[in-house]
Amino acid sequence: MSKIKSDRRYKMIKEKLSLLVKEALEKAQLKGELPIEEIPEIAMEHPREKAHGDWATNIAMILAGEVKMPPRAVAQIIVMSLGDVRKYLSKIEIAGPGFINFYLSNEWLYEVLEVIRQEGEKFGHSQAGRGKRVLIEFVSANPVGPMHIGHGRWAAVGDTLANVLTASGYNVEREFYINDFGNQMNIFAKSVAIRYAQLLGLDVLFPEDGYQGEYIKDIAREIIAKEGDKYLDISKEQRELIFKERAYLQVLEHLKRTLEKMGVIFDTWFSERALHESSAVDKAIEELRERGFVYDSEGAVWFKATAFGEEKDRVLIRANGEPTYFAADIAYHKNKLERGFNEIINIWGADHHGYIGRMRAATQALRYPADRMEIIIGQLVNLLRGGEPVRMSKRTGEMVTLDELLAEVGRDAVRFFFLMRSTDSPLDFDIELAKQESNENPVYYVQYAHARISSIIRFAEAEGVDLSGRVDYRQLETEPELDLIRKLGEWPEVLERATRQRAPHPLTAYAQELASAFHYFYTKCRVVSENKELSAARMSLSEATRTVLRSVLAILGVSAPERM
RNA sequence: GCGCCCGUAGCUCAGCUGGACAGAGCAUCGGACUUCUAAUCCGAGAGUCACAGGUUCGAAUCCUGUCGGGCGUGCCA
Repeated sequence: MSKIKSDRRYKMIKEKLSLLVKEALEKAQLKGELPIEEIPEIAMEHPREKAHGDWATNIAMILAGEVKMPPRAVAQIIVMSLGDVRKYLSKIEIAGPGFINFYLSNEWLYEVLEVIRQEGEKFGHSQAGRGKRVLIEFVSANPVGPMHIGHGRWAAVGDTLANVLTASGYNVEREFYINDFGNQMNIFAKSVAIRYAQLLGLDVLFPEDGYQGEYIKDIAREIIAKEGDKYLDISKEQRELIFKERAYLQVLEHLKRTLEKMGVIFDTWFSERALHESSAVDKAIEELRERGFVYDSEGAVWFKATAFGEEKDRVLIRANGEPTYFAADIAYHKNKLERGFNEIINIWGADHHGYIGRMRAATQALRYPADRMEIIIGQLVNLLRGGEPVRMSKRTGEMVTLDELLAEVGRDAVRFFFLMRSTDSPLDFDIELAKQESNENPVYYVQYAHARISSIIRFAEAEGVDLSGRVDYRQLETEPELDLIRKLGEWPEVLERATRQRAPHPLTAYAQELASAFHYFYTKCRVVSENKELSAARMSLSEATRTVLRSVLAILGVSAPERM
């Protein structure tokens, strides 16, 4: 077994095969067998069917039209022109309408295990990002109440995406934008102040537009518990002013705690209010005005979004003199872009998607390249309990909070469930299902595989199976064993795809597939037996599986239990 | 009305830059534990990929239109 630093060598099998085919094409071109002008990109893919080999290319079909030959004939010429490929491949065939199928040699598969042994949990990670700085902004819940279920999805997706990009060699920062400014903060403060007074026996009417939720009373109770009724003596206005600060900090702490329970730690908590206080908002508007994208009308200040193909212009400063949320957001994005990130990613709920156009228009008006900012729009979450929708109303404050969900379901299942679906799909979250410790629950399926492997390894070690010396991987030759190795070998590709798509959900699918491949191997192959060589090889395979499983779960932010 | 997302097996969903007879989990039915964790495994049935055109050697995938669903379309955030 070669000791070459070969994670690259492994990951490059695809490139290697492409190169071999390219060389074959050049040779055929030179000999005049294939009259082609230019050699196109050669695509390599995993055939859906196992019977079609490990890799396949459709290049012959692509070229068939140009050279006016049947695809299979083109494929024949390519195969004949291939150099020595025996060290990589056990078989090459032409199949179907003109595919060229490649079958990897076992030797090559064994190398995957050796690479995993050397690389450990770094196996599959890459330097694709070349250290580029990426800022991911997500959750950014309003600090006027507890987070709801939807925020949980963005927390899981944002955090995992950050992990994915980190594993791919990007330099990632997580940021939470705090909307601690504007009218909602005033309403919030007023709500708390009135509940405070009511709880202390005053007969005050709760306003129509106040926040109804029970948590407002909780905050008021907390203030009473800590500071008593001392705020009753001051004026209503003063009380609200003080409470705005007091209650807001309390909610912010609460948000942080909840997110920590989700396993999410932000690098930066960015305050909207700070943007106003530092006149960054004014400056941003001024800059836009200098560039000719701002005008005054009907007493308000407008941004000329229509200059960038938008349907209508948008207000930056209202007729009453108050800046809009949009104005602050422009300043915020200007700030983000000025911090020198190669890319900024925003994760927004589908209810904000109408906002994308104007935000893009604004960044363009500030002369930032359009591709510097990526906006991921996530569809919303439907909460179910035993198949029945859970009714929620923001108005009445009747809703299931993320805290309650975490308490009831637990972090691992919450994260896994939130990550299972593409963000383009609305997500049905069934509390009963997530809680079930049964085969209906994919979280436990994956975790069980990890616990099972751990158990086997404990047993094997106790039985004296020794991996310290050279392991003869050639002992592994049955289908369940080789399939498991192939699945392990897919991990770098899965991570690469998740990175490219900026989407975590391929990882949960892969975790399940890998667990499945292991469970199958386990039922077919006894790890610890009298055959020392075989035992060592199979234990090594188990160990490699555990390593990759851990790595995947770590990126998902889900624990990998040793026992279950 | 317009914009974005979606429409794939009974249910929930994958399907990456178009490729070889459409996949997974759950549910249903039938099997497998004296041996390293049965929270497991094996097998079976189940789909005109919403519909109609088009591009292509080839379309669930790309284009156009129709129907159905979600979200948005504020001087709210």
